[in-house]
Amino acid sequence: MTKSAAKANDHDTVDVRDRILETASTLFYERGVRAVGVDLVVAEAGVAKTSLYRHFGTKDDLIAAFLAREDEDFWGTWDGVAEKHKDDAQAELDAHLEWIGERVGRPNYRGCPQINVAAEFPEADHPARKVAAAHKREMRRRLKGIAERLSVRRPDELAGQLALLINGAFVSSQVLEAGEAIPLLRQTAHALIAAGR
Amino acid sequence: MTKSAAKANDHDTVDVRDRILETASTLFYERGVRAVGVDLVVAEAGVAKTSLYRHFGTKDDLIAAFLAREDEDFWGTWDGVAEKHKDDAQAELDAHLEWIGERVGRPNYRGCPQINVAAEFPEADHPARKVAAAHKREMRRRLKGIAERLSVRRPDELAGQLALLINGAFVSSQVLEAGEAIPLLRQTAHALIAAGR
DNA sequence: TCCACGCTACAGACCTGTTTGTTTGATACA
DNA sequence: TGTATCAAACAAACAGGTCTGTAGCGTGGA
Repeated sequence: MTKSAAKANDHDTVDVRDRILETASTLFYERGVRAVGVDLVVAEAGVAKTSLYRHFGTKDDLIAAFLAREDEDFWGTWDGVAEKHKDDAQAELDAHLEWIGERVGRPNYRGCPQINVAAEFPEADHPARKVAAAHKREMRRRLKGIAERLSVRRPDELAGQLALLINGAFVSSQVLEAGEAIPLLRQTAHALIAAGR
Repeated sequence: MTKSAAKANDHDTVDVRDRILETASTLFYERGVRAVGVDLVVAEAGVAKTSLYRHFGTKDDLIAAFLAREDEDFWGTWDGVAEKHKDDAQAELDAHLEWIGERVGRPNYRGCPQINVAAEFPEADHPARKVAAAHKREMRRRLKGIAERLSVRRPDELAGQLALLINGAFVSSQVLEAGEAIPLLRQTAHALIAAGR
């Protein structure tokens, strides 16, 4: 019996919830949210269906939690990279484009989860859609912060351009050659920064 | 009795097939492909389910036909615009970005159908995915043709940049203000062209 | 004792795709 | 003109499966 790791947590409750969310996240990302049923999630997580519905009231809530988790991971990576380039906005942007481009170029890359879920659920008031919309707004807000430190004439415009560029890379993995994303992102960003000064 | 329009066509066959495809296209785009069942399609089209399965062997084939139709429409518009700017690649690109940006800014815009379907179906060998992949390759091919006429140093690189930009606009309607897409696309394209010379 | 958990079964809706049989309308031939 | 034929449409039930979500019951640890 894999009795959690070692340290007894508050309750095993936390373990079960995490296991469900992690399993669901992997399945949702790899196969698509609508294509994955709750029965598959509970089977793969080795968990009772009642447990899933106790921790997440509905499947929609589970989807929203999946996106929220992806959101946290994404900004966690972002913050870790930003930390290393506090004094150099250009270097920070380059570093972000590098890890994003690296992700996009991975063999099993399946696109940005936020964008994918938005494509799967047309209803703008879907709980997961709200998470996705907030994620994209946050992306633009952070890019604007970088743009402001780059002394361009119109930081908001540059932020919009960079947002298009990054979102474009997320969905263009089909047409990009292996390893093409990183240099393409960087060259484009540099050209836009130079033009914006 | 709405006995088709007036002029008796070759057969009514053509009418029925078209009606199914048109109804399915609207529903698929507005609500998502997986969310729309064939029962709804036949009900909305006022058609027997057997007719749907006679003209399209499976739902997957119907989805592929939907994307093929969108593909034709898209390049039809593209060709019509290109026709007016045969002698001026810059003007042609501007015109393309204008109608694309206008589409993206429409209130009911739901993203690029090809990208959406790719997000809904992870299997790369799905019949519809093949149509989508071909569509995106064709996009880049045409952009390269324009780039070559713009006398930039590396046309293929510019084509890649423009492809990112356009795909980014397709999925960024959530974060773009109304009417922001067209000027943003144009300014970005101009900056990239200038930088590429 | 309490409560989270796992397991099994179920309800009710929906899904894709098939089957059976009827209606309609065009064409070919007498 | 009358009639046989054929293709394609419609209608409606059905098969077999999946989906989300709920309910009952047993168990094991605090």
